[in-house]
Amino acid sequence: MSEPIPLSRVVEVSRAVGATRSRTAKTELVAQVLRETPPAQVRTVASWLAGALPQGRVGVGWRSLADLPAPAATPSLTVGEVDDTLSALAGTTSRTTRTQLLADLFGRAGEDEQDYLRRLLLGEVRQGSLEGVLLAAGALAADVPEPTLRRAAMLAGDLPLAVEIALTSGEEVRLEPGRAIQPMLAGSAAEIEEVPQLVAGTPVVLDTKVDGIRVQVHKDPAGRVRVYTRSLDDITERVPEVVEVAEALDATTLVLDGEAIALHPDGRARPFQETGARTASSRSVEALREATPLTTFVFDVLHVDGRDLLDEPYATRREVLLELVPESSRVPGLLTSDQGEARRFFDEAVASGHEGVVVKDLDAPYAAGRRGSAWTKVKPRHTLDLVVLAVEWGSGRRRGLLSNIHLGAKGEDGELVMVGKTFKGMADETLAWQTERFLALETGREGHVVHVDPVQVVEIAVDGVQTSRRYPGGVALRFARVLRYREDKTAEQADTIETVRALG
DNA sequence: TTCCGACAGTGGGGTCGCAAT
DNA sequence: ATTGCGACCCCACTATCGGAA
Repeated sequence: MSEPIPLSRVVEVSRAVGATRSRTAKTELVAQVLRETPPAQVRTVASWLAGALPQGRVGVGWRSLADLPAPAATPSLTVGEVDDTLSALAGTTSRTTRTQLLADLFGRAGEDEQDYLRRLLLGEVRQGSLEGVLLAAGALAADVPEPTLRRAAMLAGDLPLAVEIALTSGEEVRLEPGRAIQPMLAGSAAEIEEVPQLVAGTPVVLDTKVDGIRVQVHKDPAGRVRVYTRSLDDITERVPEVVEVAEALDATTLVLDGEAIALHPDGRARPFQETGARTASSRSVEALREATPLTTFVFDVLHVDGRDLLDEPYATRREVLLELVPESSRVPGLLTSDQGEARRFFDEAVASGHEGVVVKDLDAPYAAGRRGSAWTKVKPRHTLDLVVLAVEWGSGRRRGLLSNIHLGAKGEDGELVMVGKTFKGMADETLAWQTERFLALETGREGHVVHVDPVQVVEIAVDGVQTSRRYPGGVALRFARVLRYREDKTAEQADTIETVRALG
């Protein structure tokens, strides 16, 4: 039997990892712990080092951590004990039980350990190391090439598990219909005309970017269909329409990638909120289905009838897709090398209420979990001139800087109506400038919010707006980010709430 | 020597289920 | 019946490191 690992060892490593900025040094520190960890604990330790819990979220947020016992003078927790408590937390829905479990756990933790556990439970380890470093460290510790471990992680749908396998049995991880894999992601471009393949005149496929939720659909050898989200949650019971599409296909085993969305009867896209409400609910699905039916748009085939297609070029996977899936369940797409045709397809997709397009390289394999250039999303961008109403103090690397700005549009009677916040798009220089600027405009404080004289105009980019119960104008910005501060405009020249609403 | 891909961090909007009140 | 928390759906952008070019 190997010695149990004390929690303090993990805390110490986390501190050391956070103390250096060198990625190489972080990797070596993590690799060393992985090497010294007994096989039974590798998955847990690996998961923690990537800032996550092997159990997933366990029902503990900031509020549950507000009132905790004083730290223990002599800490005694082991990794195994903490892991058991996390499993117990995940296994109960009672808040009373949760509070008791947390009190017992934190009461046995030292001060540094309490701090670490708090950050781990909140998913905010902030040690400059998550899955990227764990991947490199796992490869180093197990002496396997990084691409090999990356692939195992994608096929297992779980990097810490892949690290455990690499360090123990070393067996090859394979695609198994029924087990979710990490989905392929897309990079982005501002305009169709900036996508490299289209600039070069290379043939590509443009797929309509549907504003729904990502679905990975499996049919296992027993004929059982399972549906997973982008984060690999099983939502099979919530989306019977998707299950039926898979069941109707002429294949014994399957892995499909696609999107599920609620459409209007005429085929136009419903707002994302409606698809979200429909797919978030597991109760009275039949009634929801009646009111808000889902349409399945398949756009890739990763496996069919025992044949893995992940390493095939997209051109080949697409041939299989066209053969296997009826047009009514395929995402509308266009194969072209012509910029003009691509632009027209993009414009039509947007006119149909969709988000935009995803441009796909015909030569690329399915590289799960990577935001390479093989897939590039393009969406229209709207801009608004809004007034800054207040600013919030930042955290982490933004501590001591005014960060998140509250945004207002001009109301009917000249008052300002808050429509959202943003912290995005600010370079360090901008953060420094706005901190000074808004402190000079300060009119009062409430907690971490600094209210300001509403005179500063800022140009904001958004994907669109959505209905809101939170904000007084009934609308909220979607994906707002700062483009630039406008020194040339006064608050009277800002956009109106009507202009904002018109983006919906 | 410069460039660029991958990553980590910093947070935004909404919706639902559920325990506690 | 309400309320507030927590999980999870959608997500953009900048700074930084270190290998590629």
